[in-house]
Amino acid sequence: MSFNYEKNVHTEPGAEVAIFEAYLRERGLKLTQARRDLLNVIFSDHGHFTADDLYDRCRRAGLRVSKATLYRTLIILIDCKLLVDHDFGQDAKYFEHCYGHRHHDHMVCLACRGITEFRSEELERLQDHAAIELGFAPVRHSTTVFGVCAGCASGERGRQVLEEARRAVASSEAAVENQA
Amino acid sequence: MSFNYEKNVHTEPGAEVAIFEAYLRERGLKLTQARRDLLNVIFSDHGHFTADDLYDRCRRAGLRVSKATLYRTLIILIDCKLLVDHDFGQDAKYFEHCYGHRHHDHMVCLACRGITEFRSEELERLQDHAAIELGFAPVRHSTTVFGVCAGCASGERGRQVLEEARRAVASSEAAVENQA
DNA sequence: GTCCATGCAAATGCTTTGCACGTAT
DNA sequence: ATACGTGCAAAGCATTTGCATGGAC
Repeated sequence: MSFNYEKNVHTEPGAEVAIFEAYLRERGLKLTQARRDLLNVIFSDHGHFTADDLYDRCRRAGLRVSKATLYRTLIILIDCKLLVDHDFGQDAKYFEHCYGHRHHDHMVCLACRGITEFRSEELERLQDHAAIELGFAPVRHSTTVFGVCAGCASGERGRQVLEEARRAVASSEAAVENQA
Repeated sequence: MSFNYEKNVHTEPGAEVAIFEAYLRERGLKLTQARRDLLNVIFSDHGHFTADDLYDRCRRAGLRVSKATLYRTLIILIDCKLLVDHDFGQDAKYFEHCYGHRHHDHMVCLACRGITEFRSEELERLQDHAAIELGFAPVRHSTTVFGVCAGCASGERGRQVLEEARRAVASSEAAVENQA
């Protein structure tokens, strides 16, 4: 069993620009300043961000981009596989750039909302296996573990979340017992 | 390795009513006709539904409930663990009642949008294990496999989805190569 | 010069809320 | 009688879109 906490090392800066340019050219789309700026800001840091986070990062960098253009550009970047979006069941979608990064899964801390990436080959295999066994042709999958991260486990909010979870498990087990 | 396609057998009809009533009483909330109706409709069939699906089912059954009350009731049912919500990355949330049902994962067909449940003990263990190994206290997890179901694999839309996926994999592998 | 892209504001679509009236306890 | 619940319509929010102007090619 091997886990693999992948550091966000971006090994060949600039490659994403080439890919983006090629994609745009290929479809008669234009490489504008707004698109260049957004690509730069997105690739200047590998983290998980919402559309709003990105908007703020742009403004802080002194770049003026409208939300409309921002959303339109996100769609293009997802289309050319430079970006993926995740739905962690919160209000807004999360994005992360993925060029040169293998698929990975996420852990979301219920206390601090922090996101940690992990990867398990075993998990990957099992999910495909499960799908195939049910006559399903797997295309992609998404696994998210919600819990409390090491940093939060001893804090107020962390304890609170864990306590609440313990109570929930107890009552749901009782329910399953009743049904059996 | 054992998978387990759980049939949606509701073994003890009525138990959910008792739980709901107890929950309401305990907090000084009232058991109204609207709440009774919604609970009935929801438990009359174990499927995955959106708020809108539920609204339609109510109307078809000749019951008048407003969307507002419907949403307010869904919140209560989630709170008392009779219902869970899933976010499959589409516009609206999906709900399913869960009393007496163990946790399970989902496969979503990208062609027909159909949802199949499955459960793998191995997968459950692995996810917890992965979390713990990273100092994370797991509370719950969510795994969704997206792909094409057996029924759709030979159809127009199914083939299309699979072909598109093949192309995507090819280009992303090329990207990872470049980075290495 | 031709399209495509941009910004703005208005529109969407799901979900939530304020309010005056109705009803379970 | 006293909350709490309900429906309606309006508000919220993230995201999308129509349109006139601006910019890449």
